[in-house]
Amino acid sequence: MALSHAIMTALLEENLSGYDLAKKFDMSLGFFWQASHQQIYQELKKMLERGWLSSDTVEQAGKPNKILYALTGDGKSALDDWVVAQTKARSAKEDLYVKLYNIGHCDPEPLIGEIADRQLQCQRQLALYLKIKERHYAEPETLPINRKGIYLALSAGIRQQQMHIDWCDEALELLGALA
Amino acid sequence: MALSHAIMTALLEENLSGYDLAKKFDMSLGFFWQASHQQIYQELKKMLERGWLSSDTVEQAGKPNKILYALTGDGKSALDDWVVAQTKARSAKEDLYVKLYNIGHCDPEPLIGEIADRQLQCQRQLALYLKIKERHYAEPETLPINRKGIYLALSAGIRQQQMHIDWCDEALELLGALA
DNA sequence: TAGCGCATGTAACGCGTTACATGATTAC
DNA sequence: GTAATCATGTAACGCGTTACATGCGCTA
Repeated sequence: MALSHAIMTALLEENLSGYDLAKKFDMSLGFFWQASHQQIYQELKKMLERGWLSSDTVEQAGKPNKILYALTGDGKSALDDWVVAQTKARSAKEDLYVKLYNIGHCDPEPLIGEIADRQLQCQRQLALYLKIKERHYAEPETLPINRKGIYLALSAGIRQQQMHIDWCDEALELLGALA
Repeated sequence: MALSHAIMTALLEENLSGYDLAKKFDMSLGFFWQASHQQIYQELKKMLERGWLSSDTVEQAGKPNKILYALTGDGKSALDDWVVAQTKARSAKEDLYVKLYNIGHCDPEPLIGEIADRQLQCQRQLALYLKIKERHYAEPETLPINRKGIYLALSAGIRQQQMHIDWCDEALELLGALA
């Protein structure tokens, strides 16, 4: 598992509150790992108990107090251990592929519609990724090592979306949606 | 969720035991949806209670008895409803991408090794998929509709592996593993 | 005054993994 | 004898989602 590790990764560069983390998991990091605020708050509680994080309440004028979390030495070691350990890839669990096995046994139209929708979503996401790439990662070879890592995650996202868009084309054509 | 739906999909064509299902989830269907035998047995229990399946104990000579499960009318309706309903795509949750964000903060070598391993695994899986494609799905346009669906799932698998292999190439090159 | 952004949580439930558990037959 | 295959399960725990819950300040 890795939500705790994703949180620690986010805390490497700056201390953040649960709320900040939730926002971060809605973008950037969240492109590759989603988490709701509920899950984040619960995980933070556990991580405090384990001693991976320390917390510090900050009073704010005109806003609710916030609790800033920071990575401890124990947390950093746990994170390093995890990065270095091999983790096995888990299978995708894509509903859509299972649904395809059913296409001969029920009305194919809604499924075709779902594929078309997916393609649109992917195109939107791809456009976003490409914009980020252009602005911040135009020349990957010249980046420092840590930003190379982030670039590679982004590149994987781009390839993923691109691949899925192409597959949707093939599917829609084969299923006669373009006829 | 969809394990129950994946099970019903497998039962569309033939009645199977928990053991048979577990084997099926190790190949074909399992390329896109993995499940352990423990999970399958528990799910079967729930599905019987819900009335989506019926069961029938079969005595066998020289082997343990087996319990064959069959899809009921209620089960088929539930399956149809699910296929037709839009389900939202969930994000990938790939550890590797999160690890990449850490690459500037710890020893990159093990991570590079993991990427190389992943690439090998993908190549093996791709070879398997291509063999299946060649043998059973060489001419997708001529297939009946239900086999077109299965072909498309396979095609997605092929594209996925291919994409990941290409990405690993890029990653290994950028991280200087080929130098 | 209605809604959004900031900020934090609890509770219940279901999915998924790991470990534990049994017992017969067949092939080496 | 020892391992693999066939065949079925239980128990405990952890991850993830959904629903529920509160309360302040700012803006339209």
